[in-house]
Order: sequence, then structure tokens, then C-alpha cells
Amino acid sequence: MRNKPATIKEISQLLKISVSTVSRALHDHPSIGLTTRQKVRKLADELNYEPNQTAIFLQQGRTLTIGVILPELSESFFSSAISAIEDTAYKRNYTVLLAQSHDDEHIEKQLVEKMKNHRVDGLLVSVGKNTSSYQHFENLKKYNIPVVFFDRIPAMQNIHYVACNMEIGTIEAVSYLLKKGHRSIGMINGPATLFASGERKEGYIKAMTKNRLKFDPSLIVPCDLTEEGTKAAMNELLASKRKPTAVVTFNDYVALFAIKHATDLKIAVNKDLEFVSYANLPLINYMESIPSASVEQFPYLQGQKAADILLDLLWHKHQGVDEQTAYYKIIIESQLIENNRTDAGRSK
Amino acid sequence: MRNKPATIKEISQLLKISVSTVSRALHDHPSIGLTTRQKVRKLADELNYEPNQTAIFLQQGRTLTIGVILPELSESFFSSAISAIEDTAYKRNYTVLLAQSHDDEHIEKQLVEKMKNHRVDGLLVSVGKNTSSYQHFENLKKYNIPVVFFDRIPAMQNIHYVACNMEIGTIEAVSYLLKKGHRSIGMINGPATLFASGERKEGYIKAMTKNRLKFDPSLIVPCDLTEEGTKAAMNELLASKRKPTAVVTFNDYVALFAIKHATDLKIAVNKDLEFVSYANLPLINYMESIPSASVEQFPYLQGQKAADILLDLLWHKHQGVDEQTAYYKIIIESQLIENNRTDAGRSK
DNA sequence: TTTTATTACGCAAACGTTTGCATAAACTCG
DNA sequence: CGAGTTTATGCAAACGTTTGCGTAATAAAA
Repeated sequence: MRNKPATIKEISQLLKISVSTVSRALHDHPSIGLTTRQKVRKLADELNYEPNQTAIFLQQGRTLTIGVILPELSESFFSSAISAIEDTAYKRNYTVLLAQSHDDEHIEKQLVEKMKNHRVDGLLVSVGKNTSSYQHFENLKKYNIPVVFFDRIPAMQNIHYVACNMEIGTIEAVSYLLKKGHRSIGMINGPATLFASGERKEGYIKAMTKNRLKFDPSLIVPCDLTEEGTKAAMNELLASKRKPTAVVTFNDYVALFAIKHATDLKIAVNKDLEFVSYANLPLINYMESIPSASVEQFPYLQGQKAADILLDLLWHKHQGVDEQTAYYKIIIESQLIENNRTDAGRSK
Repeated sequence: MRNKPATIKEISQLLKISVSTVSRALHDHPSIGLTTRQKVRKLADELNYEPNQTAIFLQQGRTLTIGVILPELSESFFSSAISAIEDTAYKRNYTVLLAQSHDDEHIEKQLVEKMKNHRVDGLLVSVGKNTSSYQHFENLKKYNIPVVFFDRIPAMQNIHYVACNMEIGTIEAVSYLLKKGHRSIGMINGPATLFASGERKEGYIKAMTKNRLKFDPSLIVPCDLTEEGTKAAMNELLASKRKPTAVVTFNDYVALFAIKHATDLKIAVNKDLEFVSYANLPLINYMESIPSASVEQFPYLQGQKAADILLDLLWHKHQGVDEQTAYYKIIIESQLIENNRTDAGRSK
């Protein structure tokens, strides 16, 4: 066996028939006689023929490939999403071209360019947190390459996206704590620049007003998400007049820092001070001192929905449906999950 | 602007010159006059010309793409590896085509086939744990598509691979415990079918003999890696005649199960019973009760090395170097890392 | 038998590039 | 000023497919 894969042309020559006949035979085209069809099949098998997709891509103008650009592949949230995307793509016979931007706008731009060159049929993107200009995404529209954003959505008009609204989850979280009798609930929030911080704050406030309680702004302290910042935020909360008996933290990392700090201060976690967080980490289930509940953001689901939407768009495009002007805007509501360890694998 | 990307042909028509001239001009070929070169550049910019890679791929017979097939994308070990692979590929201008087998041999086969169709230049594979036949990989050799395996290596001859040897790390782990004064050290190992279990066992034995201590086989108990199995194993160890004062566990999951069980039994973790594990989980750093040390398996490094090797192979192949008969067999030695939480990000 | 369908296949263009070779024009030099 | 050299460009094939259209050969209908 030679090292170059067999081609249709070779088959056609060996069989002394035309390439078009071979091509059609391999596609079970009705206009090809049974005998030739069988001959072709047989020889193709013997030669281990495999269609050269790059040639087909060129011919058909599509690659059955979707590009995925994410900030950081090793983050648990994104790797869950990727897993979902790959699963969905696989089911519909698409392949995934993957790249990470490391939250660097310049790299992100390059990657979009590269994906365009590779002629991916569509793109799935979670925008880097430093990205401020969205021109590179606008360009894609001109070329009619569909893009679906998820989780981190750019501030653009007329885009498709899937995102998780933290507000409801936050309301649930705060209500959960209120129901358990807490009357002074602290929140360690993220930096004010993040959209997600706003949602959490809104949720907190709504939960309070819904329960006819006064909202004390000093109980929400921002934090830069580092261990130091978390400690500082904790100290601020603990020094507060209305010393909280429960804390909602921006994410699991912050929660762990806070819990650690509380433990150091001899505070009995979830007794003297109860914690609720947002689920970023897969194995919170395995740990001892963990938030008593978490707001789930459904990374797998987000990835899956985003991929589904993109593949639908591609399908319609391929069917020649006119430029459609409707935009998918899917909001997944976050949801509070109590952390009794018996329910496994909630993120999937 | 129209929605179809500009082509070289269009440029050539507008400028009334031949396509070859345009092509060369865009590549700064020396034989093209300065004026035409500039004209071409200008128009190309105006039209937002982007070379169609699929056409180039077809023409050049290579895709600057590497395929990556892994068992499970959402597992922390693999997502670190992926991240490394993408980083390395990006640096050398390659792109990553990604797929997961879910440890299913049949899917794995299909994926190999798909990658072959897509004409990836090379393949990076971590074999599914149920895969028993390696014919699909053998086929790749015939087509001269280089494959580099990592972490989970198939039992094949003449392959390139990168793997992590757990033996040294285990020796270090056991020696570490011995040095701390422990004389009865238990091990919760994985199922005997796993290659990795063997390495751990060997390491354990070597550490004992090296320190002129008697090896007590009853102190190594296998386990199916579930929570139940871990409990059972722990109980067996605790009931043993020479009740261990320290335990080495197969991985972090097992460690967490074991620690949880120990805590339930009111055993003071790392005081009455010290734990050492293997690093699978990224955030062991954030937790309170954790193994006092971990054997690091360097997922990022493994991914990086594997990608480097593959890209080197591709480079040589592209340079037309003859079929080389040497095979890369890289063994990364695992290494014991003490878990004082101040050193961050050790897996990267 | 002639006409009309039907069946089975081939021709050639098209997808967008790259590149070896040929060639026309301009320039150099003795 | 003609021969040789350089400079700048074009032609056409090739990469491996798919597919519209044309056309023989055969079969069915008139």
C-alpha cells in the first residue's frame, strides 16, 4: 500500500470509467448501474479510499466545522461548555476547531481572523474580559458567518447569544437564607465593572424588597476576587454594625477563600456564619466545608444551547433560507441548588 | 460590501492582470514589480481579501491543523492538557481540531476516521480506557499521518508518546512519609487492571526496600475509585493489624472520599492519619483538609511536550526528511509536591 | 419500423489557490 | 547595434471533488 490516500481519479482510471461516474457511484446516485456501482465500491474498499474533505470543502463552500473561541480552556466552566459543544457538534456531524484567547483582545482578534481563513461555517464565542472593541465580530457579519455568543456577551446589537441570568438565582439564594431565619445577609460581590456583579446586586436587592426588608448597602462589599481581597471584604463585613450571619459570595473561589478565613477566625462555618455561592467548581461536592447552597450556572447547558442555535442557523443557511432577521437571545435562569452531597453531577 | 469573500481572481480581473501575478504580489515574490505589488495590496485591502485556506489546503496537501482526541474534555487533567496543546499549536501557527471519545472505542474509531477525512496533519491522542484494538491507529501509519500519544498509551510497538511515570513520585511520597516518622503506611490503590496501579505499587515497594523496611502486602488495598469502594478500602486499612498512620491514595477523588470518611470517624486528618495523594484536581489548594502532599502529574507539561513532538514531526515531514525510524518516548517523572498553600498554580 | 422514454454514463466547468515554465519588454555591455 | 541578461508578467496545470448538461445505448410505446 502506498502512502498517499487513493483518489477518485485513480479509481476511475483503474476501472476505465469517468470520475463523475465514480463519484456518483460512491454516493449511490440512482443513475448509476448496479454492476458499476458494485465494481466501484469494491475497488474503493480495496484501495481504502477516503474522500478528501478539503477538496469537498472547497467545492461545496462549507467545511462542516465550527470555530470555538474561549478565554481559558482549563477553567472548569469552559471545559464543561466545550464538552457540551463537542457533543452537540458530533451528533450533527460537525467538527470543532478550538482556540483560547487568554482574555487578550489582540489574540482574540487574530483567532477570529484565523477562523475566518479556515472557513469555519460558524463561530461560538465567549468574549475575553478585556475586549473593548467588537469590530472583529462585526466583520464576520459582513461575510455572513453566523456567530453565537455565550456566557460572556459583548455589548453589541443584533447578535445571537445564550447567557445565564444570575438575578433569579441570587433572589433564590437570598430568600433561602431569609427563610432559614437570617436577617443580616452579607454579599461579597465582584468588581463593579462586571456585568455579572450588577445582576447579583440586583437580585440581592429584589429579594430584600420582596420580603419587605430594608436594604443595607453596607452589607454588599465589592472584591477583586483574589484571596487578599476576599479577606479584606470578609473583615469589612464582620466589622459591620449589622454583623451578618450569612454571606453570599461572587463565586466558589471567593467562597473558599472566605471560608478559609472564617475558619482561621474560629467561626463555625454554616453555623455561626452560613455561606451560599455560585457554582464554578466541579468538586465542591467532595469537600467538607462548603457553601450550604450554590447558584448553578449550567455551563454544559449553556454550551449545548449555544451549539444548537448555531447549528440551526447553519442548517437554515444551507437550506437557502433568506437572511433572517430574528436573533436568538436565550436567557437561562440560574437556579439555587442545596449542597447536600448526595445529588451528583448537577452541572451536566 | 457583498457577502461573498473576495478572491484572487476578482482582484486580477479588476486590475486586468493575471491571477498568478496577484498571488505572487500578495506573497511578496521578488519577481513582481513594485508598482503592481502596491496596486494589488491596495485593492486587496479595500476588498477585505482573505485567502481561502480550504483552497490552499487542497493545493498544498496540508491543513496546518492537528487533531486531538481525548476521553473526556471536562476532566481537569485533560482540559489542562488541551490548554497546553492549544497554546503550543497557536505559537507555531497550527490550529486544533478537537473531539472526545467518552471512553467509547467505537466513537474513538469514528473520530479517527473523521480526522483522517479532514486531513489533519497529525494527531494527538489519549486512548480511551475501554479501547482494546488499536487497528484504527495502525491505519494512520499507512497514510503517513503522525500520531503522538500521551498519558494513556496504547500497547503498541513503534509509537511516539509522552507519559508520566508514577513510580518515582510514589517513592518520594512514601519516603516523605517515612521521613516524617510513619512506620505503617497504607495505600489505597486503583484497580489492578490499570497500568498506573502497577506503577504506584512498584513505587511503594521500592521505597520500602530502599529504606530497609519490610513490605506488608496487606497495607495495599485496591479500590474501584468510587466513594463506596474508598470507604471499604479505608475500613479495611483501619482494621488492619498494623493500623496505618498515613495513607497514600490513588488520586484526589479517592483522597477526598477517604478524608471525608476519616473525618466522619473523628479521625484528625493529617494528625492521627496523614494523607498523600496524586494531583488530579486543580483546587486542592483552596481546600481546608487536604492531603499534606501530592504527586504531581504535570498535565500541562504533558500536553505541551506531546504537541511539541508532533509539531516537530510535522516540520521534518514537511521539510521532506525521510521516513525516520526513531520514536519519541518521553517519560516525565512525577514529583512530590508538599501542599503548603502558598505556592500557586503548580500544574501550569 | 419509427418515435419516445428510460437508463447509464462521460465531458467539462467550477471551487480558489500555488508554481514551474515560457515570454515579452527593458536594460546592460562590449 | 546585436547578444546576453535582467525584470516583470502571463499561461496553464494541479490539488480532489461535485454536478449540470449532453448523449449514446437500450427498452418501451405507437
